Amino acid sequence: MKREDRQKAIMDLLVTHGEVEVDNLAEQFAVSKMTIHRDLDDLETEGVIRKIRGGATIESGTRFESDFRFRERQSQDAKVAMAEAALKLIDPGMSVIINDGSMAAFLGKSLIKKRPLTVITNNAAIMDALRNESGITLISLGGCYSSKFNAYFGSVTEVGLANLRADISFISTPAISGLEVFHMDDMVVKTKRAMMPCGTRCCLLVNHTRFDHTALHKLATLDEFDYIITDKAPSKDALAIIENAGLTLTIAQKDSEEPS
Amino acid sequence: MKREDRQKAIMDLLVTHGEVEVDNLAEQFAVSKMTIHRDLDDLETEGVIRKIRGGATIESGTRFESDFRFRERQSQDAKVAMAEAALKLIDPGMSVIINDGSMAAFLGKSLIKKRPLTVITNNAAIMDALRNESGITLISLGGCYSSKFNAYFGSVTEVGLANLRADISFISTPAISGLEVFHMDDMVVKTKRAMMPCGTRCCLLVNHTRFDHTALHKLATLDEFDYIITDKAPSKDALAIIENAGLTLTIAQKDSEEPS
DNA sequence: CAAAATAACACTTGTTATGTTATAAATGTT
DNA sequence: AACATTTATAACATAACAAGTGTTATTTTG
Repeated sequence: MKREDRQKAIMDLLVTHGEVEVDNLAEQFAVSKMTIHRDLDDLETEGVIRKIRGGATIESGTRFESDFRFRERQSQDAKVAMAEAALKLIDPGMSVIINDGSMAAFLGKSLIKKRPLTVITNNAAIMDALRNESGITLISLGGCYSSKFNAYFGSVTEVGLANLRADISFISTPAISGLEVFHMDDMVVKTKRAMMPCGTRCCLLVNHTRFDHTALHKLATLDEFDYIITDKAPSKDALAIIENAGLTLTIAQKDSEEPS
Repeated sequence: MKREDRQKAIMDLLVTHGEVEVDNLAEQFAVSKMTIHRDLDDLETEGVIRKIRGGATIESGTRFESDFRFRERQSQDAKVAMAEAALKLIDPGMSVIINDGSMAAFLGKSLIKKRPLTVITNNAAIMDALRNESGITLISLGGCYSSKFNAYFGSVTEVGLANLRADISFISTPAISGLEVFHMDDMVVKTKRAMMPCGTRCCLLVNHTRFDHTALHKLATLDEFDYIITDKAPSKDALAIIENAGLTLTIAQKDSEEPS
């Protein structure tokens, strides 16, 4: 087991247990305490944990949980599964709009499997990934760069969209409540809204943990989307509301779990 | 001498001589032929050279010369000097438009010296460099990515510019003849033209080797620019024409050569 | 056939990861 | 407060790994 794997495993333990002990970890991974200390130092420098005497904790409920570096480490599986499901909506030759966010970035990188494609995005991570891929026509939407979201927003982005049409738009969101979709940032909402009508079809991507949450700004209602992809079933209530409205939720399964 | 340095040196030789021999290089750098082969393989994979039996060439006159990766490696000194001169036109707090090209990219990276700034560009190298700089408001113009120019172009770029105004625009060019400025690509011309009126002032950047050349598309006439910066004096004829037209050419000197 | 290119292996070198020991800091106990 | 005990840090040494290079054998090219 390599360093990186071990640190990831430590994070998993922290996410589930909230706290770990140095001695414990050293024994469990069969390495010296010093090595564990160094691992914890690394993770602390990354800003995802906090060292305490004898071990480390995740500052649950506060800053860390909402930190993108924390979220980054979570739900890799979910992203794989959701990207898998999203790719089924795409055929070579199509044009695809993708918005900001780490889920969208992951999907963006997966798009090379379906080339040739035209990819329209304001997501800097996608631009970096696809810029030098042959068979991908990359159209950047431009705009004012936001390091918080690692994407471009604003009027430039919106007027750029005004004259573009694609076969499908992928929109991701951090909060769904009932039939409404939310986002904490108004600027981001505007861009996402502008993207929606530019796709002939429109697909929402949402992690199952984001159901039953709201945020400051309403982005859309679920019936505006042709597809809604998530990684696991949400709460019964949430599910019932969606089904009562006659909408279908696509629960993405990992390939291995999927019935052939 | 490390691998990277040696490869760079090989590129320098190629740029000046157009061709190199394996045996020759092996002797010159005191390494085995195999090592030279590996260096050439690397450079070929990068796409900047072409291996031929016994050595390698730069595909002069065709794709490679117009490839940004090739130009990248040329005339570092000239770029430093011209960027120096261009920076004198900029004060903190201003907004600056910069176009595509390796000269522009170099200037873009230098802009952090004048922060806070707003930087508007379609140049991917500048976006990469300034994205995570504090004190720089980065506005990407978006557009369709061109790997040849490592920048974004097209209608998205142009409509993005339509509503933007900046204190100064920097336009670079590969060809000047008489009082006319040229570029080989129509798409690029359109974007550069769109940028020019968006700056209250407009500055042309041109390497002295580019005088007395034309290209397929006319971009502008020199009197449309408020400043023209180059690195060395062009031919007498070229200089005379410019001075007769009442225009001033700024010859950028390296700091060390400059009178205090 | 001769020259050159490639592939496979071995050797060297440099980097990264880890463990050990020694020292310092923090905590707990009397 | 003084001491003992635990935990953390620092410094060095070693081990594991990766990168770079050279040698030789084999294949390809002219």
